[in-house]
Amino acid sequence: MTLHVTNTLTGEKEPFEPQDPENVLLYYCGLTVSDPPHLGHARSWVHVDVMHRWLEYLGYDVRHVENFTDVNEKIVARVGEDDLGADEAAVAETYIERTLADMRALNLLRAEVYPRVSEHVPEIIDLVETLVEKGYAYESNGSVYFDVTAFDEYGKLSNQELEEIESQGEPDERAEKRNPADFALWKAGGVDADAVEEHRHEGVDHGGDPPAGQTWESPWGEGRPGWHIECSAMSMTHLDETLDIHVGGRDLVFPHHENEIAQSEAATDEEFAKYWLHCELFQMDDEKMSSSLGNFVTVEDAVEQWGTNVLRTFLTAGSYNSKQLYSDETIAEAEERWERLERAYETAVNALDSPAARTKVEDETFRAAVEDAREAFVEAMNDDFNTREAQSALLSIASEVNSHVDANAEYDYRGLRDAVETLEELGDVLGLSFTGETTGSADLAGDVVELVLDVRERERADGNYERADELRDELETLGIEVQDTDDGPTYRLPTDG
RNA sequence: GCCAAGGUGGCAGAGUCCGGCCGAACGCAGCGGCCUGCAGAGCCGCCUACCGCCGGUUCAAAUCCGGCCCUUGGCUCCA
Repeated sequence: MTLHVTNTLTGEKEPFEPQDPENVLLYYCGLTVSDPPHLGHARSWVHVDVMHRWLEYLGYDVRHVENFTDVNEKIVARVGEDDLGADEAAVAETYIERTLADMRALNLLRAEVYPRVSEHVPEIIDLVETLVEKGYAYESNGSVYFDVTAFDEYGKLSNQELEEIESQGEPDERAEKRNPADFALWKAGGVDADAVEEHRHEGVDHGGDPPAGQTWESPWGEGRPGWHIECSAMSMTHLDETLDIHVGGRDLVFPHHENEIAQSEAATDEEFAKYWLHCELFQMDDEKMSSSLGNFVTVEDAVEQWGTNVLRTFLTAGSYNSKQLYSDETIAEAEERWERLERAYETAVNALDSPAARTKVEDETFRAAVEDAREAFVEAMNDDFNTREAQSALLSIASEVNSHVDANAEYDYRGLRDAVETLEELGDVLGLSFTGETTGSADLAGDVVELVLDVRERERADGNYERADELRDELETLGIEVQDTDDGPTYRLPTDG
């Protein structure tokens, strides 16, 4: 079976066929960097990461682009707060750095590029001009709006009739719009002070006057880009007019993705994305997890508390397009799942190193079971990235290993080796690492190593290189590899097998 | 109100697109046994599901069709 994916556009599971049979253009709608990323974001990231890994496993060359929205009232609202930064750009930069650090901690593959709105304003202006020239957009009081009535297929992603959408438009919307459902491509003037005020955290001293936020010159005067246009401009700039896969959170289907389709297809006369995949949201007790509701756990805290492998096991415990319950119980269960896998892996590695492992022993049943599990894993992933089923396949290898080692006095060396390699290879598709090199985990050993490295950094800063080198050598004798990089020291703990 | 997704064992969560292999996977919790100095882990076995309700199609339905009830998300802040 080949890969099939559920396309929001058609509502059906379809065979996946990229435009170019060897390359996949993947765009993920990234974050507005105005708050620390929370577990809900991590859920989407991890699922996109697994898609990326699986596509590579299938042999595709994946060009993966993920944007940062660094121009937004919510970011301006943070200016002056704590040590976040003195202006919009600085606050955004602070959160982008935190976000990238969180992504590393979650063992995410890097995207090819993480474009930012602030660096693509010329492209955005070009796109808006095109839309105006083609009659899909109009200028009004220095702002530019997309005319939804000009795009026949408006509503095709979210299955809504224009009349219905229009009737839902806010009654006090700017009088400068022709239709309530029209949306801004370019907004005249500076930031909307009311919007900034609305997003300020209560009881926080931001010090001084309301911050200005960035503005740019345009054919319509000074202003800022609208929210939706950025993704169209950036995906076209870094990928192509037609994407193979566009992924995002379910909550973005309308209006954001609907608007992206309208403005992109109106501008290029080409299909904007072949497959629209949407990640479902976390379900708390009785509502979703979100920044605006304030009921979230930050990625940083979660990684510290649970570690990368447990979190990834948890986040892939359901399909990307199914809602997932977040609770202490569900995450604890994921921890048990991961530990069962990890223990079985260690059991297999230890067994391989023991004298009981014989190359002459052949347990056909064991070998076949491992092979069956691999096939089940592949089938599960090809079926719309069914990560839960994929986990089941991994767990069944764990059971086979445990049974084999438990039931026999002599082990099948080849069989065990294949099991270990299969666990490593397939585990990697889910971003799970059995070999313990993940940094930033909550391990005590990792914390201690970091402490030592902090001391060493101070020695280096003071020019005591002899002492610093001693510390590095001493760590090395313990099996801990230290490497200095531009981003500071990194370390790798020994595999304890 | 409109649009979308979903209702499966104590929990969680696959399977529903392509009806039979599903009296329903994997895991967690629970129970019994083995192993163990003890504990943990592991192994073996057990346990709990007429798959929201009603009706229809079919030799056959968790899976298809119709109606109903309920839950969740979206309807211009949101992954």
